[in-house]
Amino acid sequence: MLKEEYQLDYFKEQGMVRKICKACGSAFWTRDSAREICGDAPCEPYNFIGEPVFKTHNLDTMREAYLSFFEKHGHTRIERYPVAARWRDDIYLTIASIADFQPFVTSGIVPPPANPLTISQPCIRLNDLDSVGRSGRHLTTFEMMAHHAFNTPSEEIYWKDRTVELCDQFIASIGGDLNKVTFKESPWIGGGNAGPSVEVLIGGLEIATLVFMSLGRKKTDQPGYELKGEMYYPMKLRIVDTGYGLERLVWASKGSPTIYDAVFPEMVSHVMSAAGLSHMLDNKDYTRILSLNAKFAGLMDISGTNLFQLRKKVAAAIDISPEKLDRIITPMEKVYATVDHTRCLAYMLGDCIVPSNVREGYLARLVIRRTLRMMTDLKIEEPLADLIEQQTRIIGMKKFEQDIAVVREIAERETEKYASTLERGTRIVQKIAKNYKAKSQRVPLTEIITLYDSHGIQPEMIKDIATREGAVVDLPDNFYSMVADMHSESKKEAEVNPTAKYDERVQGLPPTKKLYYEQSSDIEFEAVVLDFFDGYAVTDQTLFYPEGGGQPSDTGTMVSADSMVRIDDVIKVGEVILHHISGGVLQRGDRVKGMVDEERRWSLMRHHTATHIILHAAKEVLGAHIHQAGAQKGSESSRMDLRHFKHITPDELRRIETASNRMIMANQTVEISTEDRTKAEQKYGFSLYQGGVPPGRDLRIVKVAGDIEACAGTHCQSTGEVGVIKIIRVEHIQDGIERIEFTAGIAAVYYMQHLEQIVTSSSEALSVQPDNLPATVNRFFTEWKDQKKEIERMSSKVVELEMQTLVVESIAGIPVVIKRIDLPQKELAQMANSVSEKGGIALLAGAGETVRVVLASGDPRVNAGEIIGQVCSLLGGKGGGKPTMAQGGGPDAGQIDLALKVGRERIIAALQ
RNA sequence: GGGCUCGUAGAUCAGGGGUAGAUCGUCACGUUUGCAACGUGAAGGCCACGGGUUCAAAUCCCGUCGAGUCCA
Repeated sequence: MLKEEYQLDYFKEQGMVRKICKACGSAFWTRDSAREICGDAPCEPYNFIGEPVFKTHNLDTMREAYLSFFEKHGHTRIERYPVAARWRDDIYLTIASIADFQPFVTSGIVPPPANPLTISQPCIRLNDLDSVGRSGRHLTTFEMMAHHAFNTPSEEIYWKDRTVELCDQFIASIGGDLNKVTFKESPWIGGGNAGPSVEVLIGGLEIATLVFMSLGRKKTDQPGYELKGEMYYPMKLRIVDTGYGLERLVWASKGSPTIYDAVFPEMVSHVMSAAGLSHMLDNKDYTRILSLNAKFAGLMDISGTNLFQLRKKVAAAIDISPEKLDRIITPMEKVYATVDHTRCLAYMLGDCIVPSNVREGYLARLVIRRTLRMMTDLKIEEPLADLIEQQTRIIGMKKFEQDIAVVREIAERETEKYASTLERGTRIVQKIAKNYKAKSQRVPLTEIITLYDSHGIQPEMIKDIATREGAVVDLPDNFYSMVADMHSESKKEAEVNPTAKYDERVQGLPPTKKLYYEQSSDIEFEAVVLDFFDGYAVTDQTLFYPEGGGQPSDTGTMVSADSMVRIDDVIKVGEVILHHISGGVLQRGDRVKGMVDEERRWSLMRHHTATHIILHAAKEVLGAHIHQAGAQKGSESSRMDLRHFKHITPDELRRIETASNRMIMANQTVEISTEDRTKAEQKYGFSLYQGGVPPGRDLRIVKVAGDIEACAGTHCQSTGEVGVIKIIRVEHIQDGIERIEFTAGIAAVYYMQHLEQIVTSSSEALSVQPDNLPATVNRFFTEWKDQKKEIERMSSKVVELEMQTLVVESIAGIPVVIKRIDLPQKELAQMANSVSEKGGIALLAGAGETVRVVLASGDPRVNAGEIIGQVCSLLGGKGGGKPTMAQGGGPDAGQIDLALKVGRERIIAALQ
């Protein structure tokens, strides 16, 4: 990035100078003319530890100090967003304050909720999971405090100078010495945007980053810059994107050995005593070790094998062995990580993430299991649910949507689930270890990868268990990256937007007037064709609903003066609606009359309104945490996926169905209004966004029987118009996601008639009343099983009787039976076996639809498997088996005598 | 969204083309005042479901359903 970008008037007015760091070569600005290094790690150590650089604050006072400072300076305070980024489909968790405003605000489509604004946004980042607890500074969850200004060509709020000035003033307001502050030039690139940026450093710690987002990948008429091999161009919208680490500011204000001691002291001491480590709290030696550890860790990347290097350095500094240090410090690190992780879980579960094995639910489970493992290592008996509840109380119960009782239940269920996974895993590992031990082989790496990948057993645990079983396991250091490599092979390319090719064409067209909103019960309209291309007609207005929000498009016809065409698909590109036509052409300027297929439209509307009703009913029955995870409306039936942490029982399903139909019968008006996005979010919360996040300054708010959603679909005018809702089934799509399939309106009536048909025809087949069907089917099944047993008993009787009539001849002193007995193969095998068990040989053949042959041999000289082949080939078939027992058959019943004769010869030959 | 593993007796699992098994639990009988323990025996299986390959499928192949797990 250009050097000129950082030549701020503010720096110069303040008498600051630009210097080049002696250690790393980066440029930075400082008031201290004697300073030679940039102030960032690893150039400068954490010298704020033991020497706080701000007045003492805790999380709450520091947050308040920040937000009120910016409020005083013209910013509007915005409530935090959930940690689950439900308004985005590209990330699962909120990773930065600016993420709240992506993509619509940052791309200029939607104005910001306020401008300028300030917010303290809890963020979750799991990419440094391994370092949490170890480095003294890493957290999974942190609050990014920010002030954002969105500058447009028509409205300039403020830019670089003011941003840096505000930063300076804020630091001063919490007691920071501005002479110790440095601003390091650090160009920023991320998520398709770029811009100049400065890191704000004090005491060796980066406390804030001030990013001036001004470049984007989209080509504009201004000259571009090449950054890391990609071209970036100046954007119309220039965004002040700042990020102040709340926890870091608190840490720097306390100067404690680790960030954990600074930001959640109550939980640290609580978890320490739960782990029986309370004696370490006030021990000066431990404090010293931890301070040193954090200082050294601040200077290096401690991921992977570097951990040992860290241990060596700290050990050398306090003159003990690295192993001893490891014994002292490892439990402490686990305590810190447990505290951090439980706070992370309080946010995740409190913001209604349901643990599962997909998407953000998987991330929640990952953190839960990591925490449980550490708690086991620390021998903490207190349930995970208790720790999460305490964290929730510390943060503030009211800050979360999810009921604490549900959070607890989820934590308890997950704890149980993990315990049974471990148990199952242990058994599998023991079995495998025994196998390899018996073969005196090492357990191969492929087995370990399978165990981890398919059964979720940690490699360290595999090694432990296998070693106890006496097997040898080699575990490579780069195990996880090997697994990752295996997965990366099967990556697919992102799909391209299919309507992108029409973007340019529709740019010159006015937005289509959406009659389907104003007159949703009308089916006829008149319009003028504005454009016609590629099979698509664009009109000035339309009643045809385009596909969107899980609702398929309308179909119908359009008639012009000299043509009648079928509308088979309708799509929306931006604000322009494209009708795909077949069976003719339209011309620009044609006056057309459009007709929507009435039954289909009504069916879709009923299903759509029904979706909202069922969602609301499900919330009533299952709890406030119910969120829609996806939906697909159809004209026959529809489905809706719900996030829920356990199976929906048949009883719950019936209750949802009943409640839904009661809402229909209440016949409430469906209220639809357009409301300001920000106000609507504040009024109704983010549960507005059930089916994705619509763009635009305003939201179309649909209220159906107490359910309030931002929704662009067509709806009935009152709940009564839905008619009836019949739930077809509930499916368990994925752990944490239940799919409800249902039908509404006339389709529901058809469906119920269909069910009745099934019952009627079944009861007719059994000649019973429908009411008696379950009992009768049950009785038949039981009788069928009993009769099967009876047949078995009788056939063993038959075998017994036949055995008595068997003529046993003696060939070379061996009892041999060769006979045709027309019984099924199973009985023949039983008989033959009882002969061979006594050391004899039996060759039995029986004719049914085909000929079945069994040869059992109790004498090693006679190989049943070999002889049977020849016998069966005479019958026109094949056969085979083991040397002691062989079976086969063939179609040619006329050859049985010959086959038995040849078999006899072969047996005699073998015995002599 | 993609990948992998697994569905066999009430439970936990062996078997992996050729007679469906083990352990625990259950029941009966025996020893015992009773319990526990032990001994003897028995009951208990649509080998998840539906197709296919084969002389023959619990076993191999395809699909469906269910469970588990890793990754984005």
